Amino acid sequence: RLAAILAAAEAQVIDGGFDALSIHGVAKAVDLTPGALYRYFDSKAALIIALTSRVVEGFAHEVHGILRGLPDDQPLQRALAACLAYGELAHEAPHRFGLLSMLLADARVLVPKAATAEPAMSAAAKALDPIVAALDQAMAEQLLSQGESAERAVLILTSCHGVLQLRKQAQRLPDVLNMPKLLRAMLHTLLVGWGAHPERVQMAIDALDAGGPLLGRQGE
Amino acid sequence: RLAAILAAAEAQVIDGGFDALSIHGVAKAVDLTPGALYRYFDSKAALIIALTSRVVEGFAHEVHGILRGLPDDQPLQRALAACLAYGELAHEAPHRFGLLSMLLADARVLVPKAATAEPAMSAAAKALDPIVAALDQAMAEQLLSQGESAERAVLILTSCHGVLQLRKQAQRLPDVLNMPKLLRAMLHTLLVGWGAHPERVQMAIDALDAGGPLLGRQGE
Amino acid sequence: RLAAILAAAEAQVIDGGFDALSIHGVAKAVDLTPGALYRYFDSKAALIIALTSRVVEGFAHEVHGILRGLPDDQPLQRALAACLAYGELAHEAPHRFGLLSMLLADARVLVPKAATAEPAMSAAAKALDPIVAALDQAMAEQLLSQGESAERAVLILTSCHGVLQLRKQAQRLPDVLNMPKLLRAMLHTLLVGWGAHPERVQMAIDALDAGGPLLGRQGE
Amino acid sequence: RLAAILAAAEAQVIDGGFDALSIHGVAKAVDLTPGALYRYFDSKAALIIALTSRVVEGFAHEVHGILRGLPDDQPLQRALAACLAYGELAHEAPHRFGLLSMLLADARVLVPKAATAEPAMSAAAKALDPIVAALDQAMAEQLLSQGESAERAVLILTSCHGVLQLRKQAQRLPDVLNMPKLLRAMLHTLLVGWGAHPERVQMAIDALDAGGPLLGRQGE
DNA sequence: AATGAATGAGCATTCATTCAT
DNA sequence: CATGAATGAATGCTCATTCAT
Repeated sequence: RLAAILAAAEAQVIDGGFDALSIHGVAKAVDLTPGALYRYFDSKAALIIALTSRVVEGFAHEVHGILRGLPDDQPLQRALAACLAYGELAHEAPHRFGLLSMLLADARVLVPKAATAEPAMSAAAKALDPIVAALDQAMAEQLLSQGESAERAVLILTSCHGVLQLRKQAQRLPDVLNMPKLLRAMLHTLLVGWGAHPERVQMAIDALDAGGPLLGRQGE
Repeated sequence: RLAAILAAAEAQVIDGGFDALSIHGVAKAVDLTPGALYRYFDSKAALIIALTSRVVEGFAHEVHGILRGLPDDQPLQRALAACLAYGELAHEAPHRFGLLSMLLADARVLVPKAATAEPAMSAAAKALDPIVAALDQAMAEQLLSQGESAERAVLILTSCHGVLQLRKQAQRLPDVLNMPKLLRAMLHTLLVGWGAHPERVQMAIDALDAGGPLLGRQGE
Repeated sequence: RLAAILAAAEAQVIDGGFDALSIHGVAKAVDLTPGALYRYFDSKAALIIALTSRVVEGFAHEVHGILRGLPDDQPLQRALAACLAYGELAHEAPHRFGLLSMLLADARVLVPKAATAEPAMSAAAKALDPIVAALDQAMAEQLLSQGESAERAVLILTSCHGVLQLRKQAQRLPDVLNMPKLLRAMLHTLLVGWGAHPERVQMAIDALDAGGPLLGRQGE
Repeated sequence: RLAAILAAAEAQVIDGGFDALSIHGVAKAVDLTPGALYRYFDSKAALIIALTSRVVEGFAHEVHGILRGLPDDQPLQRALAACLAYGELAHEAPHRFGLLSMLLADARVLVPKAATAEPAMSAAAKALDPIVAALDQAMAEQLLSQGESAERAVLILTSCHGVLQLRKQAQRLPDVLNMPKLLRAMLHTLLVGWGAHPERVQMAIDALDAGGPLLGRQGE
């Protein structure tokens, strides 16, 4: 039931944006009265935190599943896969991507008390781990120049994030803004900027693209 | 009078966040009644669009001012300057940055009817121009490898944007997320990824940093 | 319109007690929407303050009217008249009496910020004035022993108040608690306790009772 | 367990005022669920009645204890002691006093069905007994003029009540409203009004005041 | 060109109460 | 004897918008 509420809340955010997330709306969606929701969440803020954590963890889990399906000896490919998965998330589940967006970068104050947002933050930190690991391994194999993998992981994800946020404008200007191409160009540039061999990067990207959609592959 | 309204609206957003932007509030600030605002703007959405355009144009103007103060024969420096200016905007006027953010990538539905947002979009496109020009020049001078400057401009700005959105989390984790350092690392990586000479890039960055704050320099 | 709102609010308190005073209820009573009330009162507290002031002033005005109809040379009668008027208010307009009650003695916090309650308080102080004046005159004419008239005025009114609050129980035990008799006994005892001649007090009371209802007499 | 509930309810009222008394709150305080309370009380009103009875009985018990510690041959002192005890209750345990207040004279409808309030009422009647007895004895000893002691007991308590309700305003105007002085002046006036010798009354009051706080003396 | 008044829908939150288990 | 889940109605309050004047 608690899961149903979160699902409904997520759906609420999906179509209508964040401002459309209201206790009343969620309650109606799960066929409850507004008051009943307060048995599950002390406040709207609590609900938002739970919602965000859920999405972050879900994403981390998906990335993990994807990487499990990839060979251990291709660190570049692994790092790219995580980022491209992020891109596909943005494409296939724009609302979930939006939630992630807001967790990381939000102009408005979703949750007043900063401390309470921590669970979501730590979940987000964990989502970075596989990327850091892949970059470290790539560095160890001399595929990348020396550098701080943690910083690079942050950069690669945030830049993907920045690109992906164009999604909405891309709908209006589809020829100017080819999202998959832009994302791949971004990743290519970054890895080359960190010393990777351009052709090798391209090959890794192509290999991944040849494998079909990344998300939903966990079962393989 | 129209300008006064927009100014008041901007102020409203600046101190109080986006949700603090209400017709009533703006009306009171300019000594009008809420109804009167509807002579100037058909709806709140219209006001937001106008407001965003204003901010975008303001930013473009500032970038233009900065670039006028830089030597013509340093294209890398010019491209970097525009991006760093963006970074400083995020730092010094977080709410104006937030407005820009929302224009490009808004998770929420600020403006329902897409078409009406166009003026702001075209203003944004214009803001890209100086960067495109700088990248083109750099390419012509063989400082960068061959590529599409327009795409590169989009990438460099959106990646900066993505990094800068970490600002909020950076307040919580100041040692992990050193914003100026992250931003510079991002720019450095991109330009190197596009074939620039690492040392030259670093020199350009250092030169700019030595010059003091970029914003507010237009008068020079 | 503002007066209509206050009247409706007063009525709301009349039948249903203080907890029955809700913005929604008042709004419905005056055929407005809840939001519309906020044009007239910034908050519920503001409404309550205005309401209380109105009642206090109304009572002071009535007392003034009654005393104008009484001879100047009968100070005991004048003091008694003011108190009996209070008694009649309690009887004839129990809700208004209840409001007065709450102003003076309230277990709950009607209005959080003490300062804002001041207008009502100063109005209440003014209502005491005619009683103080009557007691002073009675003292000057040696009808009462020496003493502080201000204190005596407070005592006489608060004791009346205390007695009158039995009203509700009196409905249940009408033979034990004969309200008019109790009130007169109280006043009689107090004045005698302050040195008045018992028969003179009784005569003054009888004279007032012979004159018919006190409230509503202003016109005479 | 039932006592624990009432104790929790009383505590709830004591810190937080009357509006803070909620079934949920009490339930949580005694580690029960809201529904479980309905095994013990049919409704919130029933709880309030029981609570009030408890407080009334507690007060009667305290008065009884005080009077046991006073000499039998000083009826004026005994009557005064009971009233001053009431005054001290108001001062030391304002919320218990508030409960008593509401029982006797509540502007709000605490308990809709009048009949159900009876237990509390009869308890209140019993609290009057010692005062009636003391006044009767004083009359027998010719310390007071002839009169109805029951009525006088009602008057003396209600007038005290009226005075004590100024407590709240007294906090705001401490120099104008000296509560202990006002209360003593009230009692003095009443007894003198009933034929007591002024000096004797004063002596009785002074003797009581010399004895230290009245409440808590039961053990003597 | 602007006001003043109002609407109507919505908001988060609280609470007494019920009832199957 | 108690829980856990839920109801339903209410609460104070906000806001974009409309429109006669």
